[in-house]
Amino acid sequence: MSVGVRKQQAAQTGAELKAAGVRAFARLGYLNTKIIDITAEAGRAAGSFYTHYPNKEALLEALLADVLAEGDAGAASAGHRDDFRDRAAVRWHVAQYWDFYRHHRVVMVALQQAATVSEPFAERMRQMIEPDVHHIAGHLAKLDDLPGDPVTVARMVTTLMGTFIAAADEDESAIDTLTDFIYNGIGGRA
Amino acid sequence: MSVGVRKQQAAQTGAELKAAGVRAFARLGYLNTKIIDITAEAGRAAGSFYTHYPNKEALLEALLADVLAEGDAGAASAGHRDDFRDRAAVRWHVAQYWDFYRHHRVVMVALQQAATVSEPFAERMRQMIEPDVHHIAGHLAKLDDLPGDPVTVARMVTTLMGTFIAAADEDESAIDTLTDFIYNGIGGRA
DNA sequence: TGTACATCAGTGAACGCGCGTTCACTGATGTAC
DNA sequence: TGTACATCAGTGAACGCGCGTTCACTGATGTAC
Repeated sequence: MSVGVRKQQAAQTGAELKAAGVRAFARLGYLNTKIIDITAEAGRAAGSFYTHYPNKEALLEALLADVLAEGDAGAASAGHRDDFRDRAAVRWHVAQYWDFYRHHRVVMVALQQAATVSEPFAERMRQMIEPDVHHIAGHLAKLDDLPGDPVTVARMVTTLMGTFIAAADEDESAIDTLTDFIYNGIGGRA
Repeated sequence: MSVGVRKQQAAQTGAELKAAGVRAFARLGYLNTKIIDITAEAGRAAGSFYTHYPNKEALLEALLADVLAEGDAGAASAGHRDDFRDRAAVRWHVAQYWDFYRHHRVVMVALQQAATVSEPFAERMRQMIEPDVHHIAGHLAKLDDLPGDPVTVARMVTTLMGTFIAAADEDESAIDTLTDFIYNGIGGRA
């Protein structure tokens, strides 16, 4: 076994297909992307795809696994304040979301598209968002002047962050606008 | 010409196909709905569809036209207050949105799905939302303590209303939670 | 009011395109001795 | 170190399914005289 050149190259092709998938999704949208779009983008033959993934959904799953793995790595990052009466604590959470969505934008949008068409992916998406909702709800529960039930408000906050960030362009000043809006919205400025 | 029974029946079948389309979209989602799903729902043969619409997109356009026609009818409805320092004015706008989305939920969601896959529909959707954004921005511009540029904040408000209402269930108490969140968010509680 | 012909909504089987997926083949890597 | 055989990633043409769309046909409505 001479270092396993074969396995190595196969793994690399698999990774190249993932990268090509991301580029194709970015260009055409997940739902409009055909298998040949991905293989062409990777400079490979159509049939090659199936050596690595049984179908397009599996490629998206693989990309999602990468995203989550990376997310876990940075999860315990410093700076986490949990008193939402402190604007800085709110801003920190908004910025986290912002960075995550910016970084994984294409895969997140692809997941959203897959979810509109496939119940399993819709379920997958809910499972990804739910922990965040409850994390935020936990912080909110400590506030006095909340406009409603903590979980409902948390859902509003994550919804707002998710869709607004997806639609916004690179302009980072939106982080502060979002922060202020949310900070006021949850009654921080009492 | 004996009252034009033929034209009348044709028009009715066209309308029945629209209604069947809405039911099919609600059940399967717009993107997953096939032409036969619609004709079967209407109790008609597959080929019949093409007597009335050239394709599924045209049916959605027709449904959209109905929605907009109805919307224009109720547009000048009473109760419109435009001073957003007044919570009631904000609540009125939220309730308007709520009613509109509730009433046309299926078509709105279908449009959203169509937009993820087709640039023309994406453009159509932007055109539908843009007047609302500027309407809201106009009200916001009169406030002092806005968290950012009026149009940006207006976009946040409409985004939040649109996606949150689409996801929420029938529970109307969400109107007040949304209202409070937005009212605080835009700095109303100064 | 009646007859003969024209038009048209609706039918459902058939057609054909697009694309996902398979498969026989190739050439390179791995293994056995 | 060399030879013979096995395995496997990758190729690209071919296959076949699903579904949108067409079309010859039917029966009912409309028109002309």
